[in-house]
Amino acid sequence: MSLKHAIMVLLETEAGSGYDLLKRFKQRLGFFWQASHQQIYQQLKVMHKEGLIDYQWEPQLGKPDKKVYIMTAFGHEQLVEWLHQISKPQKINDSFLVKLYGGHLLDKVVLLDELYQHVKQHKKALTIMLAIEREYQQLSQQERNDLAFPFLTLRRGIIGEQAWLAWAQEVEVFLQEK
Amino acid sequence: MSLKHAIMVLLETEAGSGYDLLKRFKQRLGFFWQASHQQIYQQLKVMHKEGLIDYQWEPQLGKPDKKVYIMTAFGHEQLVEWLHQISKPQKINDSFLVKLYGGHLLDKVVLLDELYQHVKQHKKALTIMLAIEREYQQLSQQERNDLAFPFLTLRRGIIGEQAWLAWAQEVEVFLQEK
DNA sequence: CCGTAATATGCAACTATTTGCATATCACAA
DNA sequence: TTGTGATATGCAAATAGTTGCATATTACGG
Repeated sequence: MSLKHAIMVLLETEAGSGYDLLKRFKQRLGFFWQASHQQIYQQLKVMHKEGLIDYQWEPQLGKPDKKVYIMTAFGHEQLVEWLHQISKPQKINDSFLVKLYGGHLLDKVVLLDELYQHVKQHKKALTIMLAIEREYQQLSQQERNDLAFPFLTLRRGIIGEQAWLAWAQEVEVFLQEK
Repeated sequence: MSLKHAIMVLLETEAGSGYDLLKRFKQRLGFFWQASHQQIYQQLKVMHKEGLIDYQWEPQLGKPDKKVYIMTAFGHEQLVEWLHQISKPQKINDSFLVKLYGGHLLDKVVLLDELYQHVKQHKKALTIMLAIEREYQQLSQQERNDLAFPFLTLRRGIIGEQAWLAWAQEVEVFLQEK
């Protein structure tokens, strides 16, 4: 299970509440790790029980109080241990491909329709990532250095989306010719 | 849940036992839908209870008997209905990227080591897919037509793996320069 | 004052997946 | 005859993830 470790990687850089983490997941890890707020809150509770993290209630002005979590020494140790283990290959479960596999059971217009919707979403994601990439390029040498690893994961997102869109082109041509 | 639908797409084309399906998953859907034998047997049981599929024990020569599942009319109906619904965007949970995101916590040699292992696996997968592609290209027009949809999913796998490897190159260069 | 949206946290029930165990048939080779 | 490997099916327990519900604070605009 790696939601736990994804949370620790985030908390290692900077302490934060469940809500903060939710936003970081959405903004920074969204294209390679997705987690709902329920999952995050549940996991934080479990991790606290396991002694991986600790927390403090923090009052805020103009906002509800929040529970700010920080890594414990034990948590740090466990994270580093996990980082040293080879991760299992990513599990892919893509239902659009299942659908396409059985595409002969469907009208091509229905498939094209769905394809367009997916294309739209992938283009949107790519646009956002390219904007982040441009911001990154304009940072100072020092800042770029600090963010080098997150930047590599962003590159994965960009390359992945471009590949997806190139493939979608092939599918579109096929469906239109058919 | 789409394991159910992946199974139905497979059974729609050809009846088969749990074990047959397991092999089809591994050989044909492996790069976009992964399922263990336990998952498949459990799901078949549930699907039978729901009336989506039916089965018959089939004795075999030189092999243990098997339960051959076929689609019911109801199953077909439900599958077609599912095919008409827009599928949710694929959920990605890639722990190697989590690790890379926190790469500053790790020695670059450890990361490079792991990268090489992943590269090896992705190259292997790509080689297999390219071989299947070549086989496909040599089929008759009629056969190619029958397999056009599975072929599109194969293309997704090929393009995806090529993109992954191109990205891995970037990561390698970065880690070696560092 | 009322509705809406962002911020903030959580429970309970259900569904899906993984892990570990368990068993049995048959072919083939040592 | 003993072990190995492919074929074939499954249960039970644990873990992980989803869905639906529930609540509260504060800002801001109408």
